[in-house]
Amino acid sequence: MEVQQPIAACVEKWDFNWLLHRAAQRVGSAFADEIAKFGISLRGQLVLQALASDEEAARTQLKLGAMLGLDKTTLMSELDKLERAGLIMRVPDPKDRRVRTPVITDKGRELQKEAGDALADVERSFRTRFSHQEMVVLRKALSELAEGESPVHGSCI
Amino acid sequence: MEVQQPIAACVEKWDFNWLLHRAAQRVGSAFADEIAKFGISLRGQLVLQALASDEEAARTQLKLGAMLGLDKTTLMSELDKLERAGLIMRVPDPKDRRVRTPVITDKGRELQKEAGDALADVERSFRTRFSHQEMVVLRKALSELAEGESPVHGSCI
DNA sequence: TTGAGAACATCTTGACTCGGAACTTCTCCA
DNA sequence: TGGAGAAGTTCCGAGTCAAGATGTTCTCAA
Repeated sequence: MEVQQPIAACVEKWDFNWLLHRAAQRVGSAFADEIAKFGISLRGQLVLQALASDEEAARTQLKLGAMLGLDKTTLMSELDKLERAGLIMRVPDPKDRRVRTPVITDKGRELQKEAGDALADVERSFRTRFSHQEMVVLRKALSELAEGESPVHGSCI
Repeated sequence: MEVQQPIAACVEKWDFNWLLHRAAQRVGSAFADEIAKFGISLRGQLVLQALASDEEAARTQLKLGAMLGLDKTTLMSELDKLERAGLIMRVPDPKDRRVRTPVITDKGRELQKEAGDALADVERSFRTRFSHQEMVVLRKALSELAEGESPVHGSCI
């Protein structure tokens, strides 16, 4: 698989979109390998992280999906898995009986914390390739690109 | 769908991987909308672009897939579509009868050029959000992340 | 109060994905 | 020469995805 050599050579003529996707694929692959050790998927970790950190913003499954960039049906099947694993619960909202709020359990919170630490290590290993200044620019640029109110198809992870 | 507001606020605590994927999703969505006007997919355009620009590197389907970050079977179905549309041909290699080299047709080259110009406009519209200096850092960082010889699962687009 | 329409979660369904197996052809060494 | 293993392409099947439909509940205005 040493076919990747030409990339650097002709990177200028390849479109920005591909570059972004390819980088995401590569980084995602490293993260996925790490998170697999904890028995959950990257997407599961993402959901747990959102539920652990920011419970107010995720009052409904629909809002949670929009926030994370996940399709509603994809999110549902992920919540099914997490619920089956005892990492989250869906609690009925007493105020609105349509809503079943996803809530992280203690077990889920614990797993999320461990997995999060492991992922932070992976992230750090990527960081070492860049200067602090470069990381600042990169992060700012990515978050700017990630924002936007236009609806998007599919799931981001 | 104005749920995206919180992103900027709590972006610091979200992991780099998600940010990258979300940015790719957003940018990809804009590119996909544009390319759809030409009746092909983003992935189709990617393949055409590779075949148009760098035919030497793409002598076999396997190499082409590895170069672009596409799964071999995914690439095959994409090549089927492009071939059906008359945009590429698979020509048997006289030297190696296992190989059927994908080659872009004149029609394909023409479409690729038009679509490429349209996508360049989209890319330019993204560029305006950043300074030249920022773009340089961003592009360099992304191409560094995109490189690597470790095998990766799935398809990048 | 009641009816229309929106919001939410879930289900259905058809399409797509992709790892692995199968098949053909090539290479290289004994 | 011939046989083992690698390379290239295609096929297969289990799994995944997501658009739209469904059914329930809520909101708001008449």
